[in-house]
Amino acid sequence: MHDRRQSAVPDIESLMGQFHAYLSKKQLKSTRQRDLIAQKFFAAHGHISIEELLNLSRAENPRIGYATVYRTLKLLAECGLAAQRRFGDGQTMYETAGDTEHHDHLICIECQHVLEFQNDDIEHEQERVARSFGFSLVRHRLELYGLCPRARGIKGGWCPNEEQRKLSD
Amino acid sequence: MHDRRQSAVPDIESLMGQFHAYLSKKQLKSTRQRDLIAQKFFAAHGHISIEELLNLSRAENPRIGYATVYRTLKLLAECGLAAQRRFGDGQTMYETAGDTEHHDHLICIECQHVLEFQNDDIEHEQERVARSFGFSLVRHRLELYGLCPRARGIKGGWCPNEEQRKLSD
DNA sequence: ATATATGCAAAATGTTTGCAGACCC
DNA sequence: GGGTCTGCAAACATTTTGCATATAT
Repeated sequence: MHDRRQSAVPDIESLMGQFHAYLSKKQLKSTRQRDLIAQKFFAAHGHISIEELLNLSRAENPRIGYATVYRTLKLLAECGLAAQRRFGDGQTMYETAGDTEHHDHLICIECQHVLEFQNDDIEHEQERVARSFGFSLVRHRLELYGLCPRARGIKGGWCPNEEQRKLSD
Repeated sequence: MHDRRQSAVPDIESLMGQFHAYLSKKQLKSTRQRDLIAQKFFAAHGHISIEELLNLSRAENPRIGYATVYRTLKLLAECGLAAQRRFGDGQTMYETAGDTEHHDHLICIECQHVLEFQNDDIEHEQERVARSFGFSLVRHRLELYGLCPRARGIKGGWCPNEEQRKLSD
């Protein structure tokens, strides 16, 4: 198994580059707003809701509107840099996608934070299941919900919530 | 691996019983509308959207309103007999839940239909992943998206869409 | 009898769209 | 300069709520 906790931090410059490449290929324009929103999105490591993204963006440019965030996120999704996700029952979330390898999610139902992991055994088994039904597998989604060490009451237990903040900021 | 295609058909009587038990425990009332909606929901084997459920119910009682369907489904969710799910980007779906064993989903991205399966290897591996992060696993969600044999262009290929109709009706 | 449920319509959410003016190439 | 973008507000879609009437216990 492969723990991606430490690796992450995908190169924002490179992601912005991909975004700009897509825009110019489609003869669309780079604007202050799009850049700002994309930056904030990538900097959030891609687990973010429209509203959070709007607020982060407005911190730097208060005149940003909802529509622009929606439209920019749609562009990011079109070029494979963002993917819409709907965890649990909450709001629609977006995450970075398409960059490198696939990952699944491990979510603490107490502190709400999301960890990524990758496990080849599971991936292989998924292939086998699909094949056994005659399907060809295109993509999948796996989310594990549970309690992190701290939430389980382990003294000094590690909590992804805090851990992620340390890594992100 | 365990193919649940044939098994399913959870006993509708028993599910209705559980529902009624919950209602009376909570001093809520059994009504024609609630019973009708619950019946239709259980009979659909629990993969259904609000709108479909409304239409099925209206076929028998045209005066059923949206609100009643929403409210009934909320009750069913409260007592663990229904669970809200949001596959892909489509509509919010509801499914039966809490009855017996857990299952995952295999979804054809062409014909849109949903197959259930259960695979112990994957379940065990999920446990291991969670434990390796210090988590205790509470629940999970696994969805495989792919192409069914027919969608893949295999002549005479089996299509879950048709298959499920055969089994359900 | 009375507390709860229904059905309607209005309200609240979340997301998309149309348009006049602003901006990028 | 001309086509694209933005921000606003209005339009939509979906889900929830308030209320007068109907119904179950």
